[in-house]
Amino acid sequence: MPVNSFENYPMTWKPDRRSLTSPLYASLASMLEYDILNGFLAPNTKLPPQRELADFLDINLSTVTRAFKLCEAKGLIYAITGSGTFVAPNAGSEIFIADIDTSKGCIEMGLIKAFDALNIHVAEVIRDIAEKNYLDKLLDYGYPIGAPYHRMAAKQWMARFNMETSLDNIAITSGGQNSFTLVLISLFKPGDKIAVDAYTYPNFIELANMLNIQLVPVGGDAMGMLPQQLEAVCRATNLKGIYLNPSCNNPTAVTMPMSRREELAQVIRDNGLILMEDDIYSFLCPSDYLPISHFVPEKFVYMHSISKALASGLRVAFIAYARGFADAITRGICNINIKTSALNSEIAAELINNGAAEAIITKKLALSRERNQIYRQYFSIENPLENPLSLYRWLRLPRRYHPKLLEEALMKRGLRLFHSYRFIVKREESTQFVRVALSSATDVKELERGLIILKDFSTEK
Amino acid sequence: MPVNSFENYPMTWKPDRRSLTSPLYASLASMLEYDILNGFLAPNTKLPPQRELADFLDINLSTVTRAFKLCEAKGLIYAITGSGTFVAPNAGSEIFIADIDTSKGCIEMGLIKAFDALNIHVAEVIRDIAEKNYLDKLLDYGYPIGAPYHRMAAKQWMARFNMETSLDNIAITSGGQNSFTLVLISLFKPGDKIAVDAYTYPNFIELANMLNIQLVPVGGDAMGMLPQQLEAVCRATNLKGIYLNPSCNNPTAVTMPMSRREELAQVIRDNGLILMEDDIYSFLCPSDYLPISHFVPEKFVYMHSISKALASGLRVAFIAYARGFADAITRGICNINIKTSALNSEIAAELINNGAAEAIITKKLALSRERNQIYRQYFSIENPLENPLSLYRWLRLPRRYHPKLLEEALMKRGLRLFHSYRFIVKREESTQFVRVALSSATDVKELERGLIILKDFSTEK
DNA sequence: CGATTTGTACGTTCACATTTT
DNA sequence: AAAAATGTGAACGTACAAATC
Repeated sequence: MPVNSFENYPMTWKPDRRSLTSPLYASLASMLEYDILNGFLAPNTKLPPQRELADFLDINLSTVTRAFKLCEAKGLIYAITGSGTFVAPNAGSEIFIADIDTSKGCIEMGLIKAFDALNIHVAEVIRDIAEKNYLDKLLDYGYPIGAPYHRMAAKQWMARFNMETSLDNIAITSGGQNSFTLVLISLFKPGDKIAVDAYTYPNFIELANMLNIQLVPVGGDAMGMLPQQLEAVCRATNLKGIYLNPSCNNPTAVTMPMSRREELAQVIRDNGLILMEDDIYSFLCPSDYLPISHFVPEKFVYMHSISKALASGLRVAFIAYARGFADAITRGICNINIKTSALNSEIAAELINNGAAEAIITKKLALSRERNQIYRQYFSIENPLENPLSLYRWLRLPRRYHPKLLEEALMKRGLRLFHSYRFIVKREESTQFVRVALSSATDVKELERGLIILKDFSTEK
Repeated sequence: MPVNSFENYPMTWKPDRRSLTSPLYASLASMLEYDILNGFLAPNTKLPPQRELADFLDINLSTVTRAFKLCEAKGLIYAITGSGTFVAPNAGSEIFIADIDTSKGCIEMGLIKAFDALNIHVAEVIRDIAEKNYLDKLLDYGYPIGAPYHRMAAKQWMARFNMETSLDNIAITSGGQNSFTLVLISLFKPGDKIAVDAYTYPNFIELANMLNIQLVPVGGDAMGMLPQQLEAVCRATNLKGIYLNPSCNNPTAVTMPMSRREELAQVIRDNGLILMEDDIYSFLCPSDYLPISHFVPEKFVYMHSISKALASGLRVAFIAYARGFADAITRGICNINIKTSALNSEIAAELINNGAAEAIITKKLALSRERNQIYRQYFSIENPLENPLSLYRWLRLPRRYHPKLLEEALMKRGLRLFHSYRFIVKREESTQFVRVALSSATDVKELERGLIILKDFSTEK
């Protein structure tokens, strides 16, 4: 029997003790899940302390802990020792970003389309390849990690962005997201913890959730993640890896300076973390910057998607990795995908080899420069370390909104944008932002129309 | 202190109690892992009962259980209540099947290549498509689950194999293995249990292992999996799903008759299992057979790869699924892959629409018939329910061999073949087999040379 | 068929680390 | 700086269920 009666206590969650069935922990977890998913417990609500709940329900503390762990694994809640347990900021809402046709007739400033008009150059290369007499040879099961010739092109392309590795430590994957899946499945297991920026790419967050891999947010400053904070998190929890996106952080658009890269690398090495470096925006980075992987030669995976730089629809990415990961990654590729289509790899290789790739990124940089100039006519960029050529901007909102209602309100005005709640890893946010894609609007006029709508919206009231 | 001294007991595994460090369960698990991976504990060895070990080490029973669970999750051991705990038959060996270049100069009868010479027809279609003026439109982020036009072709193609669904419940994936990954991640979570045939496709076994999804083998007879045994397993353990491969089981080559399909479907429905039906070999099946999914309309995922029927290197598969799974699968596609390249989908759709697909499978059936005739000149097919057009045969070995040494011995004679140990899900095998791929040899002569080597090998001594 | 062996699942206890006050 | 609040993780004890004899 409980020692006290709690009927008058102000508990934020009072599960009905009579609906508890055996097993207790599972039934408690599903009650909590139900109440979160049905809105009885709002995001960021602080739940009663585990001991209090245990006492209230007249069950053991560990049983509550166990129930909470179940919900935490699903991303519904998060707990901080000493502070308490909270409902996750985006509990129950799908935060992933994809081109599902909800944006019909809208100006697209949510999803980042990297100047799709330039796909005509890729189409030309496809036509060239279609004429080759070895075409049918591209259609078999050979070379799971990619044909040597294709990996050679990958090597050359990554070297252009200062990532140098041997051919044996390079593989071709089916796009950036597929690289994440591959690495998370091959090098991590359910329950492992990975450090990430407090704001992180939503599809990475959701993927980790699906795989029961725990993300631990680490705070940052104008230069990106803070090494001291990473160090502190390492001491506190048993981290296995870290995910970083230094060339042009998604969503904050920060380009991490070299000094910060080296400091972080030091912490990563000291703590034996596996570095997952996402360098999809390397083409926006100054040409003398070195990837962080360069400083973590024993335990890095460098993921270089060509979706933004060259062509999204090809679904091809390159990865380079430390020697010690080669077997695990090869095995992962075979078990997840068997392989990436050699036809697509061939197109990517040809783009690189015949110079079209270089021409495409030159054009993209010019287009992005132009669109950023337009953006600055309406909004200012506060942090000088933000990438001036970024395909999107991270705009601080002047006041607080209900995240989903904000997105809906903008959609009603013909604009698709994503609110910062989608990018949050656990924790409550103090300031709110929207990510403003500049490269998705079909032309400059449309971009400008979108920016005007956004400006009007954010200044009114 | 332990009650007795165990120094003279005949225990198959006597871990050094002094090397136990805290946490006990983790240190015990890693000792066990070490001893298995380094060969001190041979496959199929029966480990001491958990209680005995606990007593011997003077620790709690549950601590041993926990250590064992860790190793079981890695696929190193398996436990049967009442019988004991055993080292897994393929503990520590990679069993996956992929075209890694170990087979140089060998006759390929291991990997199943489905008559790659016919890829010339696919190459033709690629040339046609390269001429289309909408080519660049195939290269963007749109339609994560596949463009309606491509899904329409998928629908039509699956309907040809008696799988009828609405367009909303069809998606395009990046090949058969990718479909497995997608479904396992989207509809299952680590720790879930899935029933499979006692012999199952190794890449499915390894993928499940990587995702910490537990496979539970179910026995069968000449017709395939036995409904009574499935029923028994359902009563014993809390199954979430079942994986079946009924058109031409890999590796047993059995085509499951309609009666058995309906009986199994009944058990699947009664127990609320999610059915994963792998119909990659539908083109080898009599045209009036219905997929099992037909009888499990509420909880099926029907996975139809075109790698074997049409072209392996395209990396395209279709999946059809129950209405209730649509959201989870869409979300999974976005988080695992973003999408499958529309270029590849377009090629697949065009193959189907212009009749080339039909022509290709007609040719493949003729080729397979011819090669099966040759096979029967050397070996007999014991079970009349084995598919007469199968691309591979399941050949019982006259005596027992060391599995890996057998594969090596055959390789030395210029033949790559896979021994049945790769296909075993837990449990020890009584009889041994090899899977003999008929469709991979470059021509009939080569096939015949391979069969002669195999015949000589299996009759000698 | 009943007793024994063996693995499984759940809830409990307790020492500890971090955060907050 | 000490005390209190709060979550974490390991190990334990017990009831139970399946397989074997």
